[in-house]
Amino acid sequence: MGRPRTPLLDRERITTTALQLVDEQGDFSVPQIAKRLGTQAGSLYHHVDGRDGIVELLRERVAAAIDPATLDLAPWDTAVESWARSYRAAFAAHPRAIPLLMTSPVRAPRVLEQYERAVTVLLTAGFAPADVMPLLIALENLVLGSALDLAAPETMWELTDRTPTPHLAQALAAVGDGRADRAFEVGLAGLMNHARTLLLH
Amino acid sequence: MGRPRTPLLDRERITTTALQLVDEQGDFSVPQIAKRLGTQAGSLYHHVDGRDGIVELLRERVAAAIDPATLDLAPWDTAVESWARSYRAAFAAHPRAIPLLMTSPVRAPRVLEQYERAVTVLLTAGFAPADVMPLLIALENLVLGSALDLAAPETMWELTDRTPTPHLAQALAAVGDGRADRAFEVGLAGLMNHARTLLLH
DNA sequence: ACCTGAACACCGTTCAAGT
DNA sequence: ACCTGAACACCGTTCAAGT
Repeated sequence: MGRPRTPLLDRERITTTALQLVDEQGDFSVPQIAKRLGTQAGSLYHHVDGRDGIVELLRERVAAAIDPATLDLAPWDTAVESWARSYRAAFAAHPRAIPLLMTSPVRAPRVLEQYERAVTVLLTAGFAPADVMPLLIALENLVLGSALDLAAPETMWELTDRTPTPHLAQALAAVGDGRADRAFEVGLAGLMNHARTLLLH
Repeated sequence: MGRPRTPLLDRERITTTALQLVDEQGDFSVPQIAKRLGTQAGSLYHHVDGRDGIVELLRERVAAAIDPATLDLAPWDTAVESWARSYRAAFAAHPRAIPLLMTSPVRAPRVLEQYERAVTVLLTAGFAPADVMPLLIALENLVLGSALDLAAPETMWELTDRTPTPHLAQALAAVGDGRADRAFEVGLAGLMNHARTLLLH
């Protein structure tokens, strides 16, 4: 009881454990983290801003794998494309975290910084301010959607015999692993082409 | 106590109440529904397949507003585009339900039927079976992502003074209300181009 | 400062008992 | 068949008490 000589918990270990649980179960709970770290649930609140705070730590941890140097590349479309690929790779490593992160507002400073830089790249390239966010949001949707699809295609559709859906079943069966990658690449190319068109008014 | 002469509950009223709660709070719970309908939480389980079953009822209710006639239009890209717009309008009417629906597999028969028809349209248009699901999933992500953004823009980015993001703030301010619409149009245009490219091999 | 242990108000779900 | 009321194993969060 009382305060231990050396702290049992820290944000680093809480984040790691939470991510572990998410990778395994698709979700986490505060008591589950506490149990794995050999402490009480209440103890977590000395280190972390509640459950939402842990979600933000997860966002930072996952997004940390995005290569920031991609946004320094030239020209702008190379930068954005490279960034999108790095972004996708980072989230594809933890696909089960994506639903968790998509449903809460981005607060994590390091992630906001990434977006700030991406916006800057697009503004510098000459995009109208009003065109920037639509592009980035569309890109984000493509990235997260395909990262999710990459690792968990079968969990999105639950076909039953009660509802005959032969074509849907066929289409689902026909999708292979490499197809998701190719769909992403071509989809990205389409979006980039559209972006280049916008730049010419 | 015991069985009432006329049932207190039915799936219709449970769904309506759940959707009401979601529109108000962004979420629902079984006890909350029970309370509004003047019954016990356990009673719901006589009508509904648990919480997940209620989520599926919500999916059916919201998706019922999608105009099925859009998929009869020609050519195929007009059909798909119209369907996407109708799809988006349906979910934009209940944006707070979207996070709930995005994180659970589609089981609802009437919704599966819609996808079956969409798949059929694409197969008939000449798409390779392996190309169909990536397209539809990308479309779904675009639709749901932008429908969510449409009504809850401020909940996706929480800018603080602690993290200076002047360009991000500028870009956000520049789009204004039309931002979600433009993100949708940009993404849809890119996706349809992508699709037309696929059709030419 | 940091942890325990207990508490609080909530969950989702099950089930005997009643009519 | 359909509801009640109680139970169970869980949540997230707070907080006095200890060191």
